[in-house]
Amino acid sequence: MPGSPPPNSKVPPPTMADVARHARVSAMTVSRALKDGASIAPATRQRIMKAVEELGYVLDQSAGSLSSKRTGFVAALVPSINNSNFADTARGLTDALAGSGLQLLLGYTGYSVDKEEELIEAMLRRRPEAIVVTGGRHTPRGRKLLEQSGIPVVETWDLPRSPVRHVVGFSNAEASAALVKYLHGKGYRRIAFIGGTSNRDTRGADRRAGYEAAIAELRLPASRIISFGEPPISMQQGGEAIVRLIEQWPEVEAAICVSDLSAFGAVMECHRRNWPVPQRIAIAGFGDFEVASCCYPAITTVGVHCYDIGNRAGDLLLRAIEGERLGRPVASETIITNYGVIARESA
Amino acid sequence: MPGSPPPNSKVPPPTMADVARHARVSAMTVSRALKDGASIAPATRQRIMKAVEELGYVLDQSAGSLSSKRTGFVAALVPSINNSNFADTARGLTDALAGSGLQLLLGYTGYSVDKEEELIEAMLRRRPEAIVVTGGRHTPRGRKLLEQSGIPVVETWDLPRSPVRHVVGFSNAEASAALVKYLHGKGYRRIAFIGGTSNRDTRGADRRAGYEAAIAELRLPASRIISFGEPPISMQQGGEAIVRLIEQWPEVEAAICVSDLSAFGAVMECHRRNWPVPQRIAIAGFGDFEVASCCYPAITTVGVHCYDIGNRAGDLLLRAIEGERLGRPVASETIITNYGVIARESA
DNA sequence: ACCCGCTACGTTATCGATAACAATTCCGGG
DNA sequence: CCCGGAATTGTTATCGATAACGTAGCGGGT
Repeated sequence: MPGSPPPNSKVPPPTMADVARHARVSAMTVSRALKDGASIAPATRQRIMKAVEELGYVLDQSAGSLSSKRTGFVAALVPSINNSNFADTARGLTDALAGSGLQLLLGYTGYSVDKEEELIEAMLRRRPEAIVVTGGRHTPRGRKLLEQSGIPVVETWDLPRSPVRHVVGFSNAEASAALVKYLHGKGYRRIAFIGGTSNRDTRGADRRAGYEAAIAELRLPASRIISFGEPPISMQQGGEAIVRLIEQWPEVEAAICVSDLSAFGAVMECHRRNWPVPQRIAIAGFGDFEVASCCYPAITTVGVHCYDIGNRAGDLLLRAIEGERLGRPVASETIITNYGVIARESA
Repeated sequence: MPGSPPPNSKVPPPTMADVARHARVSAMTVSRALKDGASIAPATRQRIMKAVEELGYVLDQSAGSLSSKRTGFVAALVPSINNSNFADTARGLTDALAGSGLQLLLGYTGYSVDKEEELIEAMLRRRPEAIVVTGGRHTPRGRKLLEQSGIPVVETWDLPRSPVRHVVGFSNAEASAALVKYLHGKGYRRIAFIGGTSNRDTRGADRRAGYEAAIAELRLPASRIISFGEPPISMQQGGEAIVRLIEQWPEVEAAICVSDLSAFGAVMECHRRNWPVPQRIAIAGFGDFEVASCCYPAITTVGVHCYDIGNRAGDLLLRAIEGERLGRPVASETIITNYGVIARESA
């Protein structure tokens, strides 16, 4: 049919100018109509909305943010997509940002600082209004990128010695030590630690350090440490590790696992082998994952306020963004969140 | 000190023009130096890189994508951040996209089509080069936005009756029916289904429908269905549901749970109450989560190729993007992925 | 009648990069 | 010594929105 577009022609999506023509106003007026708070005659706004509807127009935010210098998003880097602790932190962040019109953009580092560096750069290229990272260890370049970014930076889930800027977290070493002391209080003396083979997971490494410190402080028998698999170690690996542990040190009375996931694997493996928990061996985890409370026997663990970490980081960075916008930078802030041993059946 | 900037002045981050001045070339040359494949004299490139380094320059991608009309990212909407099935799909997508220079931008709908609609619009405002959604049910406006987006659309994890465009998934109803038939083959006759109270989780609803169809086809006793809690139902809720089930229909021999998470909760609750699984009651899940294989007794489930769904969706959309760029749109495609019952100890 | 001030809208310049095209350099061959 | 063509670099226009400022119209106070 003559006049109809050729089959393979792509009709470019409508722009604000198209909408403006359609509604017989200027582009600027369309722009104003699409964000609330601007003064627009109700009739005009209606006419514009009708045009938007008819043309199927969707605002182009990348163009908008170029001129307004506001991209409307915040970047957050977490180690793993598949860890409910970080998922909760992400939820906390999202909720804190909800009213502000800022979106959260997540990146996953896979517990690797190199991958983190890549992601920091990839995120900064998109000009986030703030950035949240997990932990205080970065590559030198990663750190430099954060420092020079010119946006608020929050490090979470840890208490770095020399923070880039803001911090919301807790001491993993202390929390781990608290768990050792809890076990000690229950009468356990030969206490082992199960974790991954490398220090890639810095929080895991801190937990191990806390364990070692507490063992030394309590003058308990020399520490027994099983290192097994690349962090983060899985449920499966927790199961394999507990078997190794008992083969290597049959006299062991209790085991602390680097996270609830490996603790769960350990508990299940004990079940399978008819090693009663906690009679034959007590097992404790870290993180208070759902699986720990739902499992039988329910797993003793350290509860950390994952959601709060995200939520307070979100609040903090909203204030920081506001401060920067007003040309009045906010002082560095460190918020220490709570943790606590949750006593259950397994230890 | 005179000449130094006043304390609260914000130095704007360097632009490409700054780098260009510093390296005594034009901005265009800087642009070329920063993307590989352009023809640049090695000496010039080095000079530019040095300037980039010295100024701490980071490319502004939002400006770049405005002129190049390529934003360099793909949007994917999944129901939940905290579900390893979708996490695997996201990994598959990420891996498929890895070489192409496209980044994945995830959004979480929380199993709500309204939230999905919001997210579709939020994503489209940022002009992704393609979009992946989970499932085939959308709000009318959500669907319209997808259709009019002008970018490749892939629906996953399902086989919609009338797809928007491309599909990579499987029939949840069929997979669920296969599980019923497996249980039937093992001699179970009084088979129940445990799921959420609403149809918000459409894949969950499909699984229930598949269960009902299979029960009818096998001429088994009228179906027993426990609906409990808002989807997605948790481990905890699985535990509560199995108790209700056995109170309501003590004669029940087997239970199919809408996902492995609830199946796990159910198995653990049975353990706690000394109801041997599968002797007192057999329990099966759906999804082959790690917890199902690691749990004791290990949980019989339906394995779906989560990673593949993402990976093949990624391939598909790369081809589609390439096709559109060459002005030759790719025909709609439907890829059906495999599933299979994984027999373990619990059923 | 005049001025003020407010609302509603339009104009122009600009954000920071890249596409498209133009210009220059450099080289070997005739 | 000049020429053609590839390699390298510069110029200009443009992407699609918004900030900043300008202007018209209207009503009310003195």
